[in-house]
Amino acid sequence: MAEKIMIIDGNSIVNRAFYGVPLLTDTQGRYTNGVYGFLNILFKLLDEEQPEYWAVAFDLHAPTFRHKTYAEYKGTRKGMPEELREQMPLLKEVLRIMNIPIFEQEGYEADDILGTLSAMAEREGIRPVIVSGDRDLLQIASETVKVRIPKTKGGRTETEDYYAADVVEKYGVTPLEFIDVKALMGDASDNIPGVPGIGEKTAVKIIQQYHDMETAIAHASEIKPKKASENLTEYQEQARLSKYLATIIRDMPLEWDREKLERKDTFNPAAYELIKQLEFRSMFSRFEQAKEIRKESASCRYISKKAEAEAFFAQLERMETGYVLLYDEQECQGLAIYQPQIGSIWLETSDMFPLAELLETARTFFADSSFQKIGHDMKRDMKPLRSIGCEPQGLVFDTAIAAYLLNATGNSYEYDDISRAFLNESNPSAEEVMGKGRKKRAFKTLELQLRADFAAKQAEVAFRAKSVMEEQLKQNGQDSLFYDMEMPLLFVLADMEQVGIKVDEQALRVYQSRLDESIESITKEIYALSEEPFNLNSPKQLGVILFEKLGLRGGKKTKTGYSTAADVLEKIRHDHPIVEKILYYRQLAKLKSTYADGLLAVMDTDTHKIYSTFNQTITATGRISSTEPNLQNIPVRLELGRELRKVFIPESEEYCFLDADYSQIELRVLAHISGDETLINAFRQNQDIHRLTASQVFHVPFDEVTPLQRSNAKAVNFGIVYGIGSFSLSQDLGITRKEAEQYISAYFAKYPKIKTYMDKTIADAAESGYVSTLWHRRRPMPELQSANFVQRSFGERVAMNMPIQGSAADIIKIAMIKVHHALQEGGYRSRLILQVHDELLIETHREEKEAVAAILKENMEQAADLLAPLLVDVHEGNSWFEAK
DNA sequence: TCAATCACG
DNA sequence: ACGTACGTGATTGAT
Repeated sequence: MAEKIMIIDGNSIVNRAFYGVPLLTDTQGRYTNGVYGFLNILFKLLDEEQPEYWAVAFDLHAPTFRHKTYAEYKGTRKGMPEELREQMPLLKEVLRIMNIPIFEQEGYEADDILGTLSAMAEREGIRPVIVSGDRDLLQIASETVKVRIPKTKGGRTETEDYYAADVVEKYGVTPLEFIDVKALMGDASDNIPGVPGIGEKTAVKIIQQYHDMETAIAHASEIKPKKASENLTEYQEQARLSKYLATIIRDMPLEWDREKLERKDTFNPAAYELIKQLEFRSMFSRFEQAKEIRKESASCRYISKKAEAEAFFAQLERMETGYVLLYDEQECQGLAIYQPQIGSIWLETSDMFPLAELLETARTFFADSSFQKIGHDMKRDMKPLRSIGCEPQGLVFDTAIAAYLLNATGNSYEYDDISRAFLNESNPSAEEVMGKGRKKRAFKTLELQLRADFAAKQAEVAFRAKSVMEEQLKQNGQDSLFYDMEMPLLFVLADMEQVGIKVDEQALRVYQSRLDESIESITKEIYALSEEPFNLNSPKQLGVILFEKLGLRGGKKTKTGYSTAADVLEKIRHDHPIVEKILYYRQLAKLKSTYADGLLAVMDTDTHKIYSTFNQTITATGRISSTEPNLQNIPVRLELGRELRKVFIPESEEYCFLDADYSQIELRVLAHISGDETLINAFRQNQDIHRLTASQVFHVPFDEVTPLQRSNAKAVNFGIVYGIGSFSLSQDLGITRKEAEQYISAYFAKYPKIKTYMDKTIADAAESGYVSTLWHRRRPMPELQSANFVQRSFGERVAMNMPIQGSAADIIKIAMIKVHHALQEGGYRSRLILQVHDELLIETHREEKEAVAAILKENMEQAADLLAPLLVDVHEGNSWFEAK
């Protein structure tokens, strides 16, 4: 196989890199630039071609003025955009440091360098591969010269590849004829005049017939379109000049230096440093695979035999230890351990040493609390450990949770985020090491040393970040929040996840088929009214039917067209019978897809249970969230949906459910934080709070409040908690904005301390940059500094709401820990199985249900000592439906 | 991958 | 005058 040289048209590729992927962002959300895009294309083609030699050619500041002065040239053609020009020195520095030869020569274009170098290479018996964004290069394609033109399609780089035959196939002329075509048709952007009246179609036709321009001129009289015929004769000199301009020079003065062109020492330590500085994180792994760099960073021992692993754990010191357990990726399983004196160790599984044995070997390490373990998302690790009957002890510090408390608004808290935020280091994420998406390279295919280094690095990051985070938690006054609330909660959530909740499969399937039938019949009814079938699930298609075909009123509301959201349809409910049916269809479709089908899909077929994941590091306010499936949004408001709760049942007949929910917890928290006496006293006397608000706001005696007034007051109370605006309240209640404003000012007049609290909270937040809960949970508030009215207003509402929602979240977390603890200490056959923000669901043995109900109520109500006392309602039932 | 929709507190 | 309530997650269609 012949050797290869890859020659890159620097100017056109940097252009393409810049414009082709303008929205590519790095992990910090910054726009990437031309250099990043350029290297991406370069490396992709490097992987594909594996050339022995390479070169990058640039125009030297004054291209294509063989026939004009530079000033004239500049006036006729848009130069490289300024922002791109600024990138060029950096790009050249990167290329130089990676030992990629750069060619640029006064008075010649990059094209000419490509042409000359490729001609020279062919004489040397080296196959050229040309990379350019410019189709002009097609003229040098041949049987041996390949021209590759990168294209960006939806953020992805693909290339079109041309040998001579491909040019003929696509354009109908040979590469050399391509020059003549261009000479005739001209090219405005390249300043090539061409022949007036001859465009692409005519030019191709002419050259296909006569094969070159001179022959065509000689036979000009025979040429078909009269205009073309005349102009070809009249402008023949201009045509000749055009051909001269369009022809890429293949013999410019250039020295062939084979050694200089050799590809060598590309991924060197100096280049790695630069790439790290630029934070081109997706490229790190290329460098780390290079031998010189690997030697430098290879700090890690690896163990893949059972005997060695046993020996290792036998002498491991009992002290603070960072660890990472990889168990659920099929590609690679193992355990990384870090202690400062011994550095990092990577223990990897193999056919001879499977995961179960590795965990068995590490049993003491995990079960003995004198190994104080620092890990990352340790709740995940408890599953495999418990599967071998090992109850982990001494899990003292979870870096994901700590990172979340220190900044609750982060996008993610992975290893790379933590090393950047707390160690000021740049480590590649798992995705960057392994590659992502469909082309994911198996972790296993990386060299063992690389895998070991990567896993071990994570353990080291966890260990070293801990002391930094601990200090910051202390400074924030969050150590108790971390050690006494979030860390203990981790184990409560782990237990809840492990227990799961049982589903009555038969009942769920009956429910599902009931929905199926209803959907089928309502669909027919809708089609009868619309007089044509359409996709009912497509808001776009529905919008066309409702607002164009049926001519219902309804303005454009969304970016993409008509809004068909429920509140819009509600307003035109009585204008056409189809509207009501669509609302009903939506209800059914939601229940079927998300709940009936969705829950069946995640139900464990052996245990008939559903195991949700409770996430502790997602929300900005401190609530927990539930995924796969989300059990915190099971329907309850509408009767048909509420029925679904009948399928959630206790594990066996001996058990029943206890459901406990806080009454008005957010308003009680608001009463406490604001210190408003009216509100506090109302809660102390256990008054109907919405009725009270109604009597205050509407100036009517407490006993004469109408149901409508009460319901409106309820909306006002909600609004207060969310950071109210008169517009939204008026929308919600269907009243005028003026009336809404009156409600709000009446509210604040009656509860003056709430107004004071709201104002003070915003002012404090603007000054300190964050808001916090009663238990010192924080949310950063950069929005308050925004010059943008919308963003700032949003920030103000968030600042008012977060301490309320967040303190309520803190309270139920405390309660969960207390309840969990009380149930364990008392040896009860009862366990917490769900939390829905202000509600706890417990599965309890019937024999102890009274005792457990008392424990639940007591611990929840005593979780916090508020000026407005907490009140909990407990219900019992044989399904979640009954227990509500 | 985004936008629209809708389920919950 | 701005544009319009806080916090979540799953499904679907369209790009």
